[in-house]
Amino acid sequence: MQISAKADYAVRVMLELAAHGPDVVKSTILIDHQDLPRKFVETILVDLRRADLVRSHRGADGGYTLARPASAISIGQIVRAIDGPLAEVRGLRPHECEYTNAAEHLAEVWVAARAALRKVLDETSLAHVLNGKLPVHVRRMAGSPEAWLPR
Amino acid sequence: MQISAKADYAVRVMLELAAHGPDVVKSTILIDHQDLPRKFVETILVDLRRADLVRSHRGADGGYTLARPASAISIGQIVRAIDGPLAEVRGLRPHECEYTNAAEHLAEVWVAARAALRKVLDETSLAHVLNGKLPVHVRRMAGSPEAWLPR
DNA sequence: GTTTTTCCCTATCGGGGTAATAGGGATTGA
DNA sequence: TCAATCCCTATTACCCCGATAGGGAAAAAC
Repeated sequence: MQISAKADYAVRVMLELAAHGPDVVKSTILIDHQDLPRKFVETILVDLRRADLVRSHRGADGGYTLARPASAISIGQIVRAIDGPLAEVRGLRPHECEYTNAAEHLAEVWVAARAALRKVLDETSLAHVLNGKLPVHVRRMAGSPEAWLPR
Repeated sequence: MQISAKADYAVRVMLELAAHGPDVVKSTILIDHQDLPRKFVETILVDLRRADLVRSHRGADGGYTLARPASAISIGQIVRAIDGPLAEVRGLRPHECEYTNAAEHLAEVWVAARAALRKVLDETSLAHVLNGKLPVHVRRMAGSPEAWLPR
């Protein structure tokens, strides 16, 4: 799972948007609050608008709002909008992989890995992250001390 | 999760090795059985040896064997040896990410995602895949029909 | 209706990784 | 000594990533 800088920034910008409730927030505020590279994030915001995750408002007193309530936008949706599919194997979707001989059952492993990822990223919303109350099964995953150790 | 061609090939080559039991198998056999690009895979085999996942035997009648029993080598180990860490966020390990303000709890999500991945890839061995008997929790993940649908 | 603010578009940049091949050198068993 | 096999170093083409520059377009305020 390689979360690009772009996707990481996108999630953070949207969390900041969510924190400002229903208000229209200008990009400068979002960028400063999260300390991100201005010009780069500007292009990300355009991508997020094209993916219908945020709405833009031009002119003086313009800015951005979430396209839907924070509880209806998952982290997975944002990552997918920016980075593409959550899981790929040599450029293919896990379910498209075809294997023979000794590798016959390999696709099942990739599909299981993707399903495990989805269970975390698609079931965690901006609202969950914002107020720190993650879904129980996600909390349990991150709660184990060994989950924080490198391998 | 981006599994590179290199890592995919590596797993397949090692599955093929596992299928030949304790015998020394020459690269040609592995490559032909899985229909892979010869020269490319030759470099992968060197990487696998350096990672101490296979042992090489030179000279006529040379070839490769697994460095350990197939039940003691996980898919996760192979992927890590070739592609590096299972999960990274803008080049950092999930547990190294630091966030402020609205994003304070974001690291927990990334860590949970990594833990979910580990639970599949580190607990599935070459032997599991070879004989098609995946661990129960992995089987349950891949068993759900929706796990095979794109999103 | 002009001005100001803000979003928005296109182009560009260097660096680094990915997939793959070429060509031959080193090693070992027979 | 011979032949098979592994092993090493380069090199290729290509694309993506992170980031910046510079200005154009829209809309609200006055």
